[in-house]
Amino acid sequence: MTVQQSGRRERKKAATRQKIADTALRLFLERGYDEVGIRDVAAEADVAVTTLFSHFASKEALVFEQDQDFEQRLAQAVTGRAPDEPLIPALRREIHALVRHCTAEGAAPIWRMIDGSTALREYEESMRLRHAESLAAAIAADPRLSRTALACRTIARFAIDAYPLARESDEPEAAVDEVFRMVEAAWDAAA
Amino acid sequence: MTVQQSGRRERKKAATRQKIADTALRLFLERGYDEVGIRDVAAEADVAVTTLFSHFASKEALVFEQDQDFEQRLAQAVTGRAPDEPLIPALRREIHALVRHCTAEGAAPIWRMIDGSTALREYEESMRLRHAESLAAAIAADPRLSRTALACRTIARFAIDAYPLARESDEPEAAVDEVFRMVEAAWDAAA
DNA sequence: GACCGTAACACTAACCGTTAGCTTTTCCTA
DNA sequence: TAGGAAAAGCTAACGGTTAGTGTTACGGTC
Repeated sequence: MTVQQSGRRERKKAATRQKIADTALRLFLERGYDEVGIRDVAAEADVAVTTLFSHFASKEALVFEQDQDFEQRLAQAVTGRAPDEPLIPALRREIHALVRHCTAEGAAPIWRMIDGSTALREYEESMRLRHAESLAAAIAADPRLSRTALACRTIARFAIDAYPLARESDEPEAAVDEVFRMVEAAWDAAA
Repeated sequence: MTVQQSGRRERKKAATRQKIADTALRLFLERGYDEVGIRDVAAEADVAVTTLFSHFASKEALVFEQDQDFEQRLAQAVTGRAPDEPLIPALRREIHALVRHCTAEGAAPIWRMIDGSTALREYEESMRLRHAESLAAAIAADPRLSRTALACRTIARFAIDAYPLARESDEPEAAVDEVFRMVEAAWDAAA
């Protein structure tokens, strides 16, 4: 009974959040990330600076909106895979999907912007660290896999590493496969 | 032509740099990293804020003074190893030494401070990314190792990953060995 | 020994991301 | 429809960082 479906408040909140994110991305692409200030974004989105920061924890977070989606999808790839599917192929499939998503048509300008800003590159890296840690937790929680906690953390890091390595490669799809042959060998060695 | 070591100017510069670093570390440990401002450090070291920033690129850099040493030692471990020594054991030896250095007596308060600050943890992570890239370059430049450029970058990342994984482990030395069994398997798989 | 170029340092004043403190608006629910 | 809470707003600051502009002290040269 307590669950409210109509939720105008939630819709408005989501709309505000989306408007801020869209405005920010547009301005960043138009004028460059470093040339656009938080106050510019807030003014253009017609919200207060404090409102902006109640929706996004930092300026960089405006760019990596899908952050939490990625994190959940990775954990889901482990916990939600078919009962008989081994870990590594499931992870490879998910990383493949992520890489495809980021190398799709239209995403190029965004990644050019990210590569051009030290702050954004560092933020992305620390984001991946969080992803690796939640992935490690998901792997460690799987009763089918008998490995040490350290091995789980290690393989999580290795798998996440595949993502930037592939993105910076000439042939991202082939790169994922090449890196994952190494990941799989590492996982087998931890048995 | 010849490198002047005795130059009074260089000695004074080095002394200023050292005084700033020592003062900063002392204040950080006394009062906590977040509780000490750049202006505090500059005042206590008796230099101008701009002088501090001409020696250190950021507040975090004050803590990671040995940054470039680490980077050089890693590359050196590859390029300077015995002619018949394989890559992985040489890397393992160096990572062992680094881990021992960071878990030594007296280093504990510094690492407690680092673990307590998000800014410092993120800085350390981006530092490691730089280390991994220069290590990858050193590996790729070795004519004895016939691997793809991607495999070199991959194994460099994997090896660097061992360092934080070990530091956060209960038994750092054993952790290095465990992770490196996986690293070695990955490297063999890339042949 | 006087001279000049330059590296190191200093000072002011800001810029920019971020936050605290507090008020106003919106809208759920009882 | 009133009460209360979530969301948004405003002001003012804090702290890291940099630009602009001198000033000093050293090193090589004549």
